[in-house]
Amino acid sequence: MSMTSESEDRMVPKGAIGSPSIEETSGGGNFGVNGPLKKGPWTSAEDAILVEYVTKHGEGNWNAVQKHSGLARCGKSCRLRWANHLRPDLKKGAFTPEEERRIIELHAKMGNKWARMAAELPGRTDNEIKNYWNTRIKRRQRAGLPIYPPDICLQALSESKQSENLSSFSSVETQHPDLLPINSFEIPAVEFKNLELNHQLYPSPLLDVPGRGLLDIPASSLLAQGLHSSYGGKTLLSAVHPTKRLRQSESLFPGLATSFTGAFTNCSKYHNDGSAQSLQSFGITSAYDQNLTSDNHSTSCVLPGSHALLNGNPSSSEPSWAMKLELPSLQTQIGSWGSPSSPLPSLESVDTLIQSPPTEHTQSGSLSPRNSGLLDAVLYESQSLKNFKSSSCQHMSSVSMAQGEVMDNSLQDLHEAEWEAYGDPISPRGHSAASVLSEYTPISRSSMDELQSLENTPGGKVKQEAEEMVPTQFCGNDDAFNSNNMIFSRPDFLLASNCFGPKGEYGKEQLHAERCSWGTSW
DNA sequence: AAGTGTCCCAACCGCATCTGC
DNA sequence: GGCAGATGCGGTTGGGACACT
Repeated sequence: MSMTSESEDRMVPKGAIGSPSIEETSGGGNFGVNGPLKKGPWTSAEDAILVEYVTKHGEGNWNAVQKHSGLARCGKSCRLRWANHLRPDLKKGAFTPEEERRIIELHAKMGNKWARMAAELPGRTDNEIKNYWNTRIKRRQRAGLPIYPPDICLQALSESKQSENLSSFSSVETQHPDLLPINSFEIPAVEFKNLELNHQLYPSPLLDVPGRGLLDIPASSLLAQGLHSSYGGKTLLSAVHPTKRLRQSESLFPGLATSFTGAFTNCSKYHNDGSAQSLQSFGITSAYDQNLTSDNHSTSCVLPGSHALLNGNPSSSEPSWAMKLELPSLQTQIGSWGSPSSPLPSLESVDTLIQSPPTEHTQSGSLSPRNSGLLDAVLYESQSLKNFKSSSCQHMSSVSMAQGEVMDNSLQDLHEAEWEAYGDPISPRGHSAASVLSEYTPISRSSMDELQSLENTPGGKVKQEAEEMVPTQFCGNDDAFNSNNMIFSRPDFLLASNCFGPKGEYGKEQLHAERCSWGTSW
């Protein structure tokens, strides 16, 4: 039947489709008027029945399909089949580069709102987009590549700023479904009291904020939060608030979790109000607090928004700590934390860092320039550009300054602090536990191996992807390579990109390939 | 050629929301 | 307002296809 999708043609010979065994065994206790409801792949005959029914009666009332057409499928299944495969306006085939870019843009704005994204992409279904995103993310995660290209970061930032201008803080929640009223839900204190980061690099209770994965948070809302300095720790909790679904929380990334931990700590200090206490009452004890200076922690409220977007760590359903556990201990190889040649600390080091009271650097390090995702990338880059123009650096200390001020100064401090931390060749404490953990997030051993093996695996998919996406703006010449786009000189970029091998021998080619991963196809 | 791992995608599941009574 | 059914949404899973060893 012409309406049948390509996949349907494939599906039919998969065997067992429509076979008695399926009919008999997959009813699962669901019975329709015509007997047990069937599950599993659809047959062409079933499609034909469904198409005929919808043509005659229109969409909707899906349960009636089963009743009136004799189709042994539940209404839900019929709706899904129609929506995803039989609708005449569906676009078949691979996503075009334009569509891919649009998806990335939309995801940066919306997070995992597949249906909304699908609405913006005519002919595409939410399932399609979701599948595409998940596979793409997995791939990039493995490759240790960031997910969002710089221009989209900037775009998201500008849009966020626009929305900031348009709305007061009090109205944000009404503008974005992901921003919900403060205190609209309570996080059980017991969950936070159970937080033991020093023993678990696993999904912390903090991450297990009921209702939402952090990674589901649209970048725009997070950016907004970051820009709205008035968002305190409490509000941040609200930001990950559960509009729905307790079940989503498992997809969180520990790296982000720890970033959040630091963020909460910092933000609570930042506001110097009840937030800190409330956080501590959750069991998030902040050793950092003791050593914090206002000029440092002021930066950190920017971080919490770092979304999901932890570069390379989107809202994938794939837990990343599994990969983290495979990480090699590079500390001994490198002997320095901040140097580009020492991208990753050992897990033991992480523990130590978590347990140890941080130095001043620690605080700043809590906003690691690395792996913190879209927001960080945007903020960092903008700050880098800013600082690039101005050689003067000023420490600002203002807890109660206006939002705009907070933003700028925070960035300033952030930038300084980051480079201090990274520039410190000796002290592992240049990184807070939060940053250390967050820095772990995108790079797994496998991803490192993968990257290192890029040169050796000509047919590798990762390499293929990198090659496919050669950015014209970055790959043209060495001058551009050397001088432009500071993002590529960011420590986080270099580290995340595994630009330097254990011996620091990372070749220009490889770095180039990394840069090229921000391809034109975005 | 066989075994293994990964990719990809259709479909399912559970929950949230909407709608009508 | 409460309830039940319908619908929508997002996460997850199962399995074939494909690539690699």
